[in-house]
Amino acid sequence: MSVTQSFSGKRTAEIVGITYRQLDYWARTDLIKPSLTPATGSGSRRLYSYQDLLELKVVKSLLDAGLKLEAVRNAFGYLRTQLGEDVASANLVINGSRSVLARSGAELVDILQNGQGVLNVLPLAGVKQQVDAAIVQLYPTPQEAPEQEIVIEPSDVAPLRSVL
Amino acid sequence: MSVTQSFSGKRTAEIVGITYRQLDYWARTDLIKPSLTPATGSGSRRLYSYQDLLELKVVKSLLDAGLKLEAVRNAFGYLRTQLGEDVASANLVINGSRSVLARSGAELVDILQNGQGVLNVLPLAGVKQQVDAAIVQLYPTPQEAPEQEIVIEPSDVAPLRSVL
DNA sequence: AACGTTCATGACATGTTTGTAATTACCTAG
DNA sequence: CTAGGTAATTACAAACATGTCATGAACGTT
Repeated sequence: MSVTQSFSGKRTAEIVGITYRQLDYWARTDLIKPSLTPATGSGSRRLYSYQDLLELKVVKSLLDAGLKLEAVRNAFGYLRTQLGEDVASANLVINGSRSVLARSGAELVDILQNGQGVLNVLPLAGVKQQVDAAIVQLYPTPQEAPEQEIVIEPSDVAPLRSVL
Repeated sequence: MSVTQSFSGKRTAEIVGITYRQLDYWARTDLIKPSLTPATGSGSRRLYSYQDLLELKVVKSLLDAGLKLEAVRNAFGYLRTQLGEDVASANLVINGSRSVLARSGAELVDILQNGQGVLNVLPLAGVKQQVDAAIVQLYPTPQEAPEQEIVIEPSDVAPLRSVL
């Protein structure tokens, strides 16, 4: 019944491409906590969901782009309030402290022209793609395959389930 | 003959909207040094050009957007290698460590779709606009007016001279 | 030429994010 | 049930960007 794949802290870090220390720090400071199993004291183990991986990868991407962790925090706080939408191949657009999802290029250009200052744009499609690729490469079909959803749709617009 | 307006360190900081400490730090660490008169020891005075103001404002904008100073440094290093173009109402696009200038919305969308990860977009038109506004507001026509180029073209696409 | 103001500089303090290393708890195998 | 390995915790260190403060040099004015 548990369709959800679970990932340990270490694996999560490897898949997402961050250090364990970062994963740990982010969990402690409430940026992204493991949604399956939180840490319960020394020696306990965190368990991350596939969803978590995607979010973490978004964070990682933003960091790579030179964003300050604080800015990422703001973006996520704001973004979490509008989850649940259909985010197919949407683009995450961060305008200072606000975040929006732009679905088409047109919408994006529109946002750009009306917005003041800098806009940070992240195509979400690529995020899923990268996470999936990392999973199969690092952990090729664990021990369960016929039921899981670890399959990757190469380049086409794979719809991210419940957002993000 | 000197058509170029000059700005002291303090004024520069005020106009651009940064602290003097930042201006100082950036100058010392070679991010943006005063192109008119560099510091020559204690008691000397830095003199910034209008060009400098624009660049500084770009930095400020990027910082406000949550970019790390290091990322800004990269962007500028790369950007400086392609100055001298016609940058009318272009958009500065930072793709990780690379920077490009997108002239139209179409070009922008194109860059977006081909680029991996996050893109940081900054419409340059707004930058000039803001700097000019700050100048007139803080220092309404110093004591020389008939010759200087402190005039502002309100909202239209004012072409930034030699880029940026 | 003296003086007060301005400004570059240097020393120091701070917060944030991460690395490293040591410690401790959990889990599975024997 | 015990041993070992793995992973989470904790404590410490370090880098970066900036604020604060004190110092002294240069500028402009009288």
